[in-house]
Amino acid sequence: MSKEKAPLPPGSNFIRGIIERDLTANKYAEKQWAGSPGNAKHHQTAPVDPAKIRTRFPPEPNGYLHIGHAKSIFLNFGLAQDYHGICHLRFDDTNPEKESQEYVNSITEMVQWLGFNWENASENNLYFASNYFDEMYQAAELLIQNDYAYVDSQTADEMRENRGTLTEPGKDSPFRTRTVEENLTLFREMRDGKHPDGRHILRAKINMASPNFNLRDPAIYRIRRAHHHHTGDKWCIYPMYTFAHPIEDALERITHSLCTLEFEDQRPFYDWLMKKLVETGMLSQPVPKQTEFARLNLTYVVLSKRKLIQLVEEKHVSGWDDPRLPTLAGARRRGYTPAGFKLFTDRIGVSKADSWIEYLIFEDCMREVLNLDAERRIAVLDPIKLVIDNYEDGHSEDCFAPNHPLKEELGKRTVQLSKELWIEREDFMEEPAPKYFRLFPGNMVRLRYGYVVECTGCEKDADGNVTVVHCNYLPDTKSGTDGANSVKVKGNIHWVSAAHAYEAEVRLYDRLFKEAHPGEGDRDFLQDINPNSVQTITVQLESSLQSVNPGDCFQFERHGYFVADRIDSVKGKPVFNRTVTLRDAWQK
RNA sequence: UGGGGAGUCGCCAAGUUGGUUAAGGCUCAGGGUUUUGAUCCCUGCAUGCGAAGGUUCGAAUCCUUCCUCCUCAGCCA
Repeated sequence: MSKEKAPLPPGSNFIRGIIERDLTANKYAEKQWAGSPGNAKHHQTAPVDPAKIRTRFPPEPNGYLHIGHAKSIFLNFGLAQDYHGICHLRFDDTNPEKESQEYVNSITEMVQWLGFNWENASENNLYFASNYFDEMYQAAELLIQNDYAYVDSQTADEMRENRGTLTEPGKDSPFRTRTVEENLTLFREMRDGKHPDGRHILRAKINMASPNFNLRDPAIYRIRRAHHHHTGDKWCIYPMYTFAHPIEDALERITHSLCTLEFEDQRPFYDWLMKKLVETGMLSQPVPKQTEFARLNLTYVVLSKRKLIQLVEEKHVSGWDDPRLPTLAGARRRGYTPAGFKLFTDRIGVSKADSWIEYLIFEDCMREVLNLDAERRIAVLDPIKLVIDNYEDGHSEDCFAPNHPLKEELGKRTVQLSKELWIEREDFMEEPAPKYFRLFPGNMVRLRYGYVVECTGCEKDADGNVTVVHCNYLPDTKSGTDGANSVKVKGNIHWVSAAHAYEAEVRLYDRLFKEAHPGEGDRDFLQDINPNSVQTITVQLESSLQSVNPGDCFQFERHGYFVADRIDSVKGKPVFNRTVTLRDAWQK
């Protein structure tokens, strides 16, 4: 009927393309899965894997997760969900010197916070690379036995010298021709602690003249006497990422191993290893395939581990969960939500092109979800007194404010109106700017959910600063009454009754960096830090805010979204963090 | 200057076995609704797909050459 093209599937991208092609080709139709990771023999008699695809999120537990990881988390877990697959959470803990349980804990907590889990009725897909050290060791011996690996005894410096350069091939190590027996003996001695750290190293035997450095006999096992947070002191040799990661994927029967672009050059080795281990019978087809995508870059934000550590250690921020940091721990404290992250990752897509996402896209995603979720409350952030001169002294009355304009079912709450109110300083101008339609002498505005008032003037101190604004109210114009619309006004300002409001602390956060690309060129990124990235103020809040729980999010009307800080709030005295402002066409 | 990648509207990003007017989102501009200058709604926004040639009835999609950017020489991941 329609001449229109069929709508494209939402979020179409090259990775989905690959998965869909693999699925229609029935590539995994006979892939077996024994319910737990293992080698070919382990899966040999198992039933066909009920998971159509398997992906994995493989963080190294050596730091805190940040927004960039969120992209990967939503990609891997999201793809698994969409294609009836399963996503594993796997800690890539092959370097004990940098890793610790503390990081493991924070990472699992954040992945769960984003809404993902790795357990279902029959499986718990939380894995550790260190659980596969036995298999990795066996794989290394298999390689040696087939003359695909050898023990090199050059020093690190010698290895570097002999690796060649971009334009010159490397030179074979003098130890490259050791016999299988010699290599096996030496490697076992390495395992048994007979050699000091760094004395020998196991290398894959591929091609020292390859134009790809990763194929110039890459190191795959090194001696390191280090206590491992999981395996303790069982091992004094540890596998390198290059070697370990493909094996981890294969043992877990991962179908699509997604990683960032910098691992692209590693793929030939990944495939080489798979081929050799299938050849030796340790693994069986189908083996996992690595696919690379571009990592996230966000303007006004740094995501490099090194820079984040520096910001924390040099105390430019309060800690790993500082609300100004792009860490997930910081984001949660800031009031950014999992739904917002989901929207964000959907919106930016995934491709192989290096790109910089504008920070406002991220903020906008948060606004979009918060607009739907957050109840409205009233806060006067920069208070100035407004006195309704014709209102009865000492009297007060109920006004009814909807908790959410888009969700009537959330009901209304009462707020008290009285003669003396707090309003925003910026809602009054003695000399109004062009197109300003708030309070100025002679102008009428509505006190939101209350009456229309007419401004009559103001008082000023000796320096000319406005101290009190005066007005009269129009008694028949109360919101919710028949006369509410008898007077049409353009301005609508919020307020709290001075007698009923309470004083509180609010933190106004702004971007941590003032430059779109911190540290661009030769600049030190620390020089680009925004000196006004946080401002702590004392405000007047409606009383209902006093009893909220840490972590609760609200829209403070006409200001933005705020969250009760999960750390610094105390019972009956929440501290609020500004998550993001409302859009403001007037300020432009 | 060896290898591996990428270049489609200000920012992302579909589309690449060649086939009519190059999706969509965000930004932006203009208009409407509105008791948040918010939200929401409507309209507009690439004769052009890094550049130049070529093949073809027809090219973002194929070929050639060139340009720009990213990435690789850890016993890190």
